[in-house]
Amino acid sequence: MIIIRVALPIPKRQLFDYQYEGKALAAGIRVAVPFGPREMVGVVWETSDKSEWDISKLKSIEKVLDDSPIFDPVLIKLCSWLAQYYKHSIGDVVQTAMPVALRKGQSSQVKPLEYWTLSDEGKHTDLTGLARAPKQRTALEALHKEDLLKSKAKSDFGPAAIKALSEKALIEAIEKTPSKTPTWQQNLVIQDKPFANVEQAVAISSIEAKLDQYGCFLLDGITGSGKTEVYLQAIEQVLKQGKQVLILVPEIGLTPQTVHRFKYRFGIDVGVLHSGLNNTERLQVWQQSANAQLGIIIGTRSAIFTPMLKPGLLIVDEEHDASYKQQDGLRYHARDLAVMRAREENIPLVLGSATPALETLNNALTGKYQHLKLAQRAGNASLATQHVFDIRQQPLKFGVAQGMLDRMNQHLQQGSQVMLFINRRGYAPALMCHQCGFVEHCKHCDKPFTLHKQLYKLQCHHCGSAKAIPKACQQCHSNELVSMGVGTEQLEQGLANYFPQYSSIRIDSDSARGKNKLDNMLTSINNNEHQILIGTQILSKGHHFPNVTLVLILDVDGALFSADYRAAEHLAQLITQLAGRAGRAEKPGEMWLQTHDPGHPLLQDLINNGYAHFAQYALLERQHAQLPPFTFQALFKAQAISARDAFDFLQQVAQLFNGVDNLDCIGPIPALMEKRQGQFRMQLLLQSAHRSTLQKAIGQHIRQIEGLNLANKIRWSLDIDPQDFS
DNA sequence: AGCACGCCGACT
DNA sequence: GTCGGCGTGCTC
Repeated sequence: MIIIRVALPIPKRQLFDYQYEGKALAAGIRVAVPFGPREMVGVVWETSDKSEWDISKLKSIEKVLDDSPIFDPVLIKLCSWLAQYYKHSIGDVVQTAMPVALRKGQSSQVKPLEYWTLSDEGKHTDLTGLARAPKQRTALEALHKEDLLKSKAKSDFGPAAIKALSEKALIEAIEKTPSKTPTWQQNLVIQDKPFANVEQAVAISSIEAKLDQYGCFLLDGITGSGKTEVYLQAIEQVLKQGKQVLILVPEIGLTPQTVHRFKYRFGIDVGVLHSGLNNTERLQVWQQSANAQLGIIIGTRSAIFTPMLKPGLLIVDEEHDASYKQQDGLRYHARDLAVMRAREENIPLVLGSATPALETLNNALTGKYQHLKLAQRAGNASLATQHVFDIRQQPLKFGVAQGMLDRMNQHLQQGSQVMLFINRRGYAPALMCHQCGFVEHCKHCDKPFTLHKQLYKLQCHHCGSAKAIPKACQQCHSNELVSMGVGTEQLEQGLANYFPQYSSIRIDSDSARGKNKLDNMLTSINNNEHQILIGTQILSKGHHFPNVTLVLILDVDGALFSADYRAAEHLAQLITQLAGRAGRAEKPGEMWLQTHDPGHPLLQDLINNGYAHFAQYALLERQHAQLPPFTFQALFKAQAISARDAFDFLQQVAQLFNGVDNLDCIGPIPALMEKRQGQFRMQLLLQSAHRSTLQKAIGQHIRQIEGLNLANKIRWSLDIDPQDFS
């Protein structure tokens, strides 16, 4: 009899011991076990001959679900690292790393795939008979060439056409067991490969020179410089060696066009992991990748857990994108995990961006990553010119200055489109004088105070001090103190009244939710069906707007004076991404930033010298202010109906860390958004110049924190390397 | 996380 | 007299 330690999907940082009569089970094998009154699917993590528990009272493993581990050794190691680093329950980590179908105990045996094939009748049918059913006709034509996966046929030709063909008995369903030997390598053809320019060629050969070992590359290429071509040519070499490539893209960037580009170049199937897949489809891609039946796998954040039999290359596109950090549960950063994975697999990793995150840039500047730069724009690309617009003492209509409305009018009259931007990211309003632009700063740390209207105070999120909201400006004694921020609805309504002759459309994560909704909106925009575009973050990602010649960012100050020190970085990324996406060579765009502080050094640096220069300056500022990436942070958050409970919990947590050498403890203080869904939210920030100090301190106390009485009463979380303080 | 146990208000 | 509200506590 042996003891099996099982990782179970519950938020407790421990393994659970079970008896097992039989040969030892390898880590990574799923088992069904009794757990309290119910049965659960867990994963064998350790085997032992003893237990801290009374062995006779241990329950037995109910059923062994796999013949062999569902995780390879690298993934097991990654899960252990994740649990350790993010101080999270190993069971939850393992759960996150598994496709849903396997979490539920479904068999991990590869199922035969369902295909459509032509029936005898279908083989001899005259295609002209389907002249009035073009979709059915093209589907039938495709099936003449080869049998099609049911899921693929459905997505390519629509469910209606397939159903009709099936009812006419022109096609029939068959099952095929996928062959064990991958076939994609034989099908590999290289289509329309352009010549790389000098910079691209240098980047490609740098990556190719190190294909057999770990190495991290920052592919730092301005918009339109051809990063994708570098990926494609590096991928080509990897595929030719019979190895696989895993590509991560931001949530919003996973469009059919992106996938098509990879498919087309190499003529092979691409495994796509997107949110629209059902559990079975997801499992299939997972298995095909694990068996090396797919050469290319492309997916969003969680795709980093896709197993590969023959890993060759990892790519994280738009590595600065915030969607790589999970914002609930296991708050992992897929980019950081990609670094760990590449190291463990001993393969190269390419991080690509036009606006690298400051962390990444710092790693490149210190030589930890190899810095590959693409500074030349290809062909038709253009960059919008950037300007600031001083709104001090200016009357604002629904958040827009009159001067800007006039400019909008000019562009609209010329038949161009105009884009207005509300930057809500990292929103933490400061109190600002509309007359002179003065913002009150904390005396201890020279950081702008954040306005907390509900609590009726100004709060410093840097040191935690607070004071009452002043009635008048300290500098010019005006009593016109405003908090930044415009409502989207207010703006939309105002514009509709002001420009009744033009159609406006709002694009945000709400209005773009749903299948193809964003795509349809973008198509209608590029067809000129709307002239005024009102958007948030979502517009800056991957899409090009050739008819937009004026971009207006309304709420720049919200980011410049935010308590979220990353807000300025995000704003700069947004501005730079947008500047590369509006207008075209013959009709270049212009971009205006409304601000109360036109001379702000970060803003001026960005506009005059570009993102790369800005980023170096911003890094310097971070260094002086002792902020990441030069220090390391962990954020405890607590929320409860009772503010007292949330505060007391964090207070108890803080006491555990008080007096730890080289560790700063800021809080508990109200969260940037102190109230949400009727719950009070507090936070406690830990910071240290050494990652190990922070890791060690939290590691020592986390079980104790988990065991605090209040821990079960309130909702709390721990965010290692927090990205978002809202 | 679930799920049971447990101790107090409005119903056949 | 019960049904069920969700606070508390435990699961190898």
